[in-house]
Amino acid sequence: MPKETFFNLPEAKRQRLIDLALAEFAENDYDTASISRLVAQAGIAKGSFYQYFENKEDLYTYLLALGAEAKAQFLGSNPPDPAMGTFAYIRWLSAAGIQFELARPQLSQIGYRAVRGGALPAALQEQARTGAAVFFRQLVEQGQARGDIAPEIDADLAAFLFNVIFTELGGYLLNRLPDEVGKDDGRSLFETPEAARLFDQVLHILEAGMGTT
Amino acid sequence: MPKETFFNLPEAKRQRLIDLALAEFAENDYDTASISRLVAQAGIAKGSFYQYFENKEDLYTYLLALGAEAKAQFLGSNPPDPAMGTFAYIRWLSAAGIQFELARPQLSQIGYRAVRGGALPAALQEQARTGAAVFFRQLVEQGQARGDIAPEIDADLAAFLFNVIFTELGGYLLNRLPDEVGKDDGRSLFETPEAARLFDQVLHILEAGMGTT
Amino acid sequence: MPKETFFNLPEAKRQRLIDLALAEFAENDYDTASISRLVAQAGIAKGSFYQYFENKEDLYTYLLALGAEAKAQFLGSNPPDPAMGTFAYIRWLSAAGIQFELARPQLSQIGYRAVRGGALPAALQEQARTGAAVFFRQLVEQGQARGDIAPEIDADLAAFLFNVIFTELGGYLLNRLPDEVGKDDGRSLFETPEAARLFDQVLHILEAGMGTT
Amino acid sequence: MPKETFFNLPEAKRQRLIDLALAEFAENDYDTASISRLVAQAGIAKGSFYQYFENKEDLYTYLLALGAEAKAQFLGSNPPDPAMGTFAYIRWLSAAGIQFELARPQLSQIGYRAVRGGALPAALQEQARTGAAVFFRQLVEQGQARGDIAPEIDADLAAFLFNVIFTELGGYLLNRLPDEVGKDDGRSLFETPEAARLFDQVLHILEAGMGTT
DNA sequence: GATGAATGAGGATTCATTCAT
DNA sequence: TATGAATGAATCCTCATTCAT
Repeated sequence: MPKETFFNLPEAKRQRLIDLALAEFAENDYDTASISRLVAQAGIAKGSFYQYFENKEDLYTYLLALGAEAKAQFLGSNPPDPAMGTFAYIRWLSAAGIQFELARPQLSQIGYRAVRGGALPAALQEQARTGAAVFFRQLVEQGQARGDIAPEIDADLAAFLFNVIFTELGGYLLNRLPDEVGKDDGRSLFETPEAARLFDQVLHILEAGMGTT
Repeated sequence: MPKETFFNLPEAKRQRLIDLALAEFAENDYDTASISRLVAQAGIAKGSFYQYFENKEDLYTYLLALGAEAKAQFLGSNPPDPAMGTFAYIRWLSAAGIQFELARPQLSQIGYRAVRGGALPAALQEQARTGAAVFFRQLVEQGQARGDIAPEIDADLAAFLFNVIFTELGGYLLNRLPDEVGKDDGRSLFETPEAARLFDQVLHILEAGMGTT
Repeated sequence: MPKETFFNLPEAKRQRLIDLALAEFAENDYDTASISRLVAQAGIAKGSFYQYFENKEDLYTYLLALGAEAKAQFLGSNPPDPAMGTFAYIRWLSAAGIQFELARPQLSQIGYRAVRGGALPAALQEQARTGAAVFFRQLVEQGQARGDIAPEIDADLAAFLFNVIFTELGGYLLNRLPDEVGKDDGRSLFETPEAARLFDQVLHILEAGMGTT
Repeated sequence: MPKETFFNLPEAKRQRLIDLALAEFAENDYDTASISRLVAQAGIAKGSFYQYFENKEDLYTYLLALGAEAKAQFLGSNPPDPAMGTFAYIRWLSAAGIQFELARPQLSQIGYRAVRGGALPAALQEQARTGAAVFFRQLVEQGQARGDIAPEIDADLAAFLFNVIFTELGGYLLNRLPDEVGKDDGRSLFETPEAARLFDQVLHILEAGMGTT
């Protein structure tokens, strides 16, 4: 956790620091990201950094937490109709996730790195990985309770599939359809028929494969 | 490519060096892996390393090539009945891939890093990534030609799904069933009913989702 | 340019560092000069050096600039009668240059290396070389305009001769008359009749060879 | 001196080695020239080098000696009319020297470096420098004995002037008139009127400055 | 006579972290 | 609270030279 001194900082300075740190850790993995570069860009003293944060890892975990929080807020601010079916919900969730990725690419990238795991403080990786897994696990179990997902499907396995597919799908679509995404407006991705078609196809495959009908 | 001097080394020493290098690059990503650490462990002089290899990248690409070759040999030594259907083939292929991962975990880990990859010599990453993608793409197209995969499925998208699932599935199973895998004998994984069950379930999901029936 | 940290150093320490660096680069050419040796002699940490200077080249260019500035100041502090003829001016200029060489042998030596130069950061060499050439060229053209130098003399060629002769003359005299130079007082060289005689002879040769009478 | 083993080498191999060494030491100064690079290019074993030569310095001094011998032979093979005057002789000599520089640029470059002196084994530099100085000294004294050079001229100083001018003049002309020199045929330089004009002007300046008339 | 593997000190540079001011 | 100088281990890599085969 950042020290008190960090939160006592003037809002503007604190935000600026966060933005620069996000940029640094989004472009480099944990080892390659450099505190030296960061403070140089921020124009603050080396020592000041260590008055805000315990160390490099402290900053990193803070950024991860920020990302998780931002994503939760992003998803929570525009919640779907609670009555929708499991696959419709997953569709909404994934679309929202991808839009988050487009809206806050740095936060996404850092979270992605944490999961995919280059070199980083062992403990963190485990933690980052489990969050999403647990969530999808619950989702699948609810789906089975509702009768949307066949009961003989192994819930943990299905959660793994959802997790891995939707973790990578955003990047895949971005890569395949680079021209259909306006840099400034992440929303546009799903307004293109091609992206929507591909995305829906994945859902249909999973639904046909796991569903009860 | 390693220099001649490397291949002129006594078999035992050369193998020892390879093993230590595999360990180093399996545990660390490219940037974090340390030549200094390697030579210290190997008990050779720093300069000696540079008589065997051009530089760090040279060693790294060599290890990657070793991995590719070992995997090709592994798969080629036990080829399936060529008449089998697409999903049966994918099943065989993935099972073999996972067994390779269990038999040669370090080689697999290095290859995995190259694809998922944190910081590494740029050019290499692209190369590592495309190989599997192209392969799966062809597989899907053949499957559609044979009538195993529904023609309306987007071939590239399906290839993406296969690729991402089977890249991660080995690690997932290993994680979930650690006790069922004897370190010395990778073959054991698929001889446990639990692993086979999970693996088949994934296949059935995909087949039901993409198939023509 | 050295970093701010360098200029914030206590005067004594900064000067000590400069002196040691001058010694290192005066005795060795760019490639051979060693930052490691420098910091060892200075008794500072390796890392500290890189908090003062960007890199080796940064230090080197700084020393060159110091030399240029010192020489300019040296010449400017005792300017000649502006009405004097071209050869008299050259005499004054060269004498002053040689005295500078005697007063600040390390600075001179570094500048000399930059012009004569073995291996050094390429860009710098060109730059160092042209400065003097341009200056002498102007001098010759002015001399021709004043009627001091015969108009049929090729100006560029004459500039080359002045340049090469006066670049080397100081070293020659120093070598030939080592005992007449007190280390502490560069001024002494031209107060010895022998040095003055030799120096004037060179001037007379050039004047008789290029002059208009 | 190279060891016997070197002279026992098959002519072709020995010559090849010399050529590559010349290239290495012509392009790099003493410190930067690399024995490692040399043996790699030559395709011989590192150890073999040390059976031919005592060490790096041994090779270097040998190359210098080769250069001196080659130049002597070059000059001696086409001697001028012994009755010509001192300045005519110097003209011939310098022209021949420049032509040698064009014909054997590597040998010249190595000799030039030795005189101009980047970092190289102290003892050698002195030696390289004195050779030419002594020669020009004798030339000047003979010139004075013949009445070609004014007796009041300091012989050693005049020798210095000749030496420094003609050491640098070749490079200057080459630089100024790059298009007039065919790479394959050094002779062409003095067949261009412009080069001859400049060269003669230098001579006339020196003759007018030092002569007896 | 030839080989070429082994050596290890040395090169420049970057880094996260500490601590006195 | 903020500073920023100091640290020194760590990085990859090159070098001339030796010596057992």
